[in-house]
Amino acid sequence: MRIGELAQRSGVSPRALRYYEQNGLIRARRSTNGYREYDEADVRLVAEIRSLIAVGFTLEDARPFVECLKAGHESGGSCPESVAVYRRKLADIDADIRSLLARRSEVAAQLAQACPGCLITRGES
Amino acid sequence: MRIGELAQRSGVSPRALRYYEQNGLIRARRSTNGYREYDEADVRLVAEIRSLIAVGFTLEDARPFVECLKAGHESGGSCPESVAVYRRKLADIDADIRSLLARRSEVAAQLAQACPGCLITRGES
DNA sequence: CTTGACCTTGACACCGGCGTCAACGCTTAC
DNA sequence: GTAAGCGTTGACGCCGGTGTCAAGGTCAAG
Repeated sequence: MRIGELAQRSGVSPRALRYYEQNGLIRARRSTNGYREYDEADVRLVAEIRSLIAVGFTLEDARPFVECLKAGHESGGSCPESVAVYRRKLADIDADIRSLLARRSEVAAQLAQACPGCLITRGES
Repeated sequence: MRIGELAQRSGVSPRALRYYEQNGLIRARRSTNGYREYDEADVRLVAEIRSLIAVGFTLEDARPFVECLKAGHESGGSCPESVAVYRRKLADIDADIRSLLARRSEVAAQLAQACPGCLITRGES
């Protein structure tokens, strides 16, 4: 299939697909007229990428998963490199959450100081 | 004082100060040669901006606080507009935290599915 | 032959808060 | 005079994942 069909079936734009290719995530065969030609496996690759993007992964993060699928594994996350990314992302998310909680309390403290009584305390255990 | 001194005393770069001015947060008088001229009140304004930036506010968010100080209030957060920003930011942060928690559990679920046993469950209560 | 729908590459725009460089003016010290 | 060290404005770069437009090639249908 060509890029338009893959785009429709994957729910992404042709632009995005070209961008993935530009970053080495998906290589397309070229037909004689220069058009990109994809197969069913590529649909799977794009789905993997989108599902990772959806949970906040970057394209760089997605790379090992795509490679894992290309290598023939039935799941993109079953390779050690993918698992390493999973762990790292979990750690990143945890760090972000801690950072947000800290910022939240700082903001609440500033508000309490600037305007005592403005902050409705609820569940500050 | 001129921009270099204000920059040193505030711990920001001259570039940042010009950027704040460009965004209408701080106006500087101009001496006859065109140099920006600041006073002590400006030191306070910059400090307010930096303290807000430090907790994740944008310059737009900081604007009401600066205006509040300019209006003569002793605290930048004591004006109703500032309090509104405080509340909005707290809501934003809470939303971000919820989003991160959701993403965290999705990632953990994907990891658990792709590689059962890889995820060391700890305190998932 | 022409229209129109598809494809190609290349490049600019976005968002925020600056860093950095260019090219130039002012002021002071030597 | 001149060099150093301040100041000025203007403009590009960054980061990620596209959207969007430009200018053109390809191909099937009428």
